[in-house]
Amino acid sequence: MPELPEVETTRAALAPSCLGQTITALELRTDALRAPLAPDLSRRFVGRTITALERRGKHLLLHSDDPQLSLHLHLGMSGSLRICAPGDLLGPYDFVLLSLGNGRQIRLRDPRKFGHCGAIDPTNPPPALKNLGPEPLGDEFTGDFLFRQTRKRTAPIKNHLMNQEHVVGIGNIYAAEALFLSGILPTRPAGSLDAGDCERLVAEIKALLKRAIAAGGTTLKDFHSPDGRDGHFIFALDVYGKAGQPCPRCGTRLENVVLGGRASVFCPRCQH
DNA sequence: CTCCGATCCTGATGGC
DNA sequence: TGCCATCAGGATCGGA
Repeated sequence: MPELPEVETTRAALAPSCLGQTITALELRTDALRAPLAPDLSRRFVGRTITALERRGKHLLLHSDDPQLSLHLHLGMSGSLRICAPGDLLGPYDFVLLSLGNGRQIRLRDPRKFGHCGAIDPTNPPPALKNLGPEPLGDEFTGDFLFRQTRKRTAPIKNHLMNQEHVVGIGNIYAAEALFLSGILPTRPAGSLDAGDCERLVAEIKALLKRAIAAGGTTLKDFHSPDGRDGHFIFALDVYGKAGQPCPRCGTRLENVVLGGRASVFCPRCQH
């Protein structure tokens, strides 16, 4: 799925069409994504105005003029949001249609149905939002923070980084890339990183995510920017999806290891 | 508490 | 060409 840079790209592309707009219709074209969709979503949102578009980790929140009512979206593995017109041809996986007063229609497409769409009270957030770790680009996420957080942790550092309760927004692509850039093996027990490792890793994560956002995210199979301009960060990836190919730094054949059921590509010579 | 594997779903890809 | 197995950006749940 969309990781932090892709969700941030989505948020930024959606904002000009959404902010200040009244919701004129909200149509659900399936009973459930990962969880059942509440049938009263339309009744609750139609007539409301969108006052803010917030990204929290990989979550998107469309806040309304009712301070206790926001639309909570998550793109899962295969979800994307696009700006359409109501008459545009509907695809079989266009499951949520949000029509706005300016004539635009925001569509959530999600072939694998791993995404989420629901109403929340932002003053009383559900566990999936309340238990999130800090933003990786925020001031709270420092080398010292990661060092203290990982003491006595035995899980691989890659799994640690992808746990949204530890730090938000990092998924399989950017975890693999950041560890490569930091020279740290994805299999290392998180607690085995020293203070210098953590400092380096946090610096690389921040720089990597900023570059990816600037590039409009990584467009693979399913992710597209809402305005149709696909991200081009795929051209900047060093190791993700490149097992068997030469390391861009030293030429050694990149290897793959499965961690938490996910492919994890690394350079056996550059990463320790 | 922490960690790991299984699971939800459909599409793309590669081997035979 | 057709068929089948495998894998895919994520999060959650149950069990060890």
